[in-house]
Amino acid sequence: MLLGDKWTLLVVREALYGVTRFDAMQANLGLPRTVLSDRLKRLTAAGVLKRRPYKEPGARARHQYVLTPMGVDLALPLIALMQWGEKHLFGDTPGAGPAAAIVERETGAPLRAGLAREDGGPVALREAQFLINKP
Amino acid sequence: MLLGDKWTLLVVREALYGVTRFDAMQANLGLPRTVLSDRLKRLTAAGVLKRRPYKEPGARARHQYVLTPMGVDLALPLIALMQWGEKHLFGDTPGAGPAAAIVERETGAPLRAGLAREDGGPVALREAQFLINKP
DNA sequence: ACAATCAGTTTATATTGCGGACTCATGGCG
DNA sequence: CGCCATGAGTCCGCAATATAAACTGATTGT
Repeated sequence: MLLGDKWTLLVVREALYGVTRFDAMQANLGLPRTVLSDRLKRLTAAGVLKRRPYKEPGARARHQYVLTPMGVDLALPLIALMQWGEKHLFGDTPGAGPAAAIVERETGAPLRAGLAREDGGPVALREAQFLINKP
Repeated sequence: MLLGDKWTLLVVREALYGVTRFDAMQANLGLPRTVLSDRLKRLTAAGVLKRRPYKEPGARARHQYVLTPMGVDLALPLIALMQWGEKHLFGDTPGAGPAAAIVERETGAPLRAGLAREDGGPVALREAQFLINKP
């Protein structure tokens, strides 16, 4: 169960925000270092993150965790979850408005997660239906 | 942290599939009854589920757990997650194809989660950007 | 040479998850 | 009427995870 715990998705979110270093993630999320270490290992093993050494000039060699294409694709579920929380919880941590807005890069237009047909036509959630496969 | 554990989202998924009774959920998910009991309590307290008595004719009174509008809105993040898993994991539990397809109710056309501008125009994930609010 | 920074690991304790047995009310059946 | 089955939980003891805090170890600017 890859994503089934408190921290894993938050770690991915940090990576999406552009945070790539161990200590920065630990400081932002406030999670135990043991747990962060473990989650990064799992995510790397699963192919969501890639561990890369890099060296800024005039600093010692580090390594950073960057999202693979698979990891980048997690942005969509995450955005959907964040927008759900924005709409419905908004009392989660008091004083906190939305943590981040999603916009189109070129135009700055706000974006929302939703359903669409394959031709791109938008479809409301009420029009959708699950077809369950029972083997 | 409402959704941060292994089972909560799966319970919501069961509810979306139309499973509303305690024992059915327990049988489908195979989770300990203590944990299911706890998760249902939390979800009910949070307003995602509503606990309702009902009586089928010729059976004794039961109660069922039905999604509130807030809970129904969780379908979107869930669909996004399921489609992510379909695309990228597909070796999770071997022998298991996609658990469910999402289709438009009227036409049966397959649907996908994605991003859209407010006018409904679809936008690729690559064109999206986070705007982070730092207070 | 020294203190600082980063990226972890170690250790000890607290919390949570787990499977299995138990309870308790209700309804069907002989 | 007495008895078994079912649904919906609760109780219990053990195993697995999470947590906080301290420790290691490499590197590096001063």
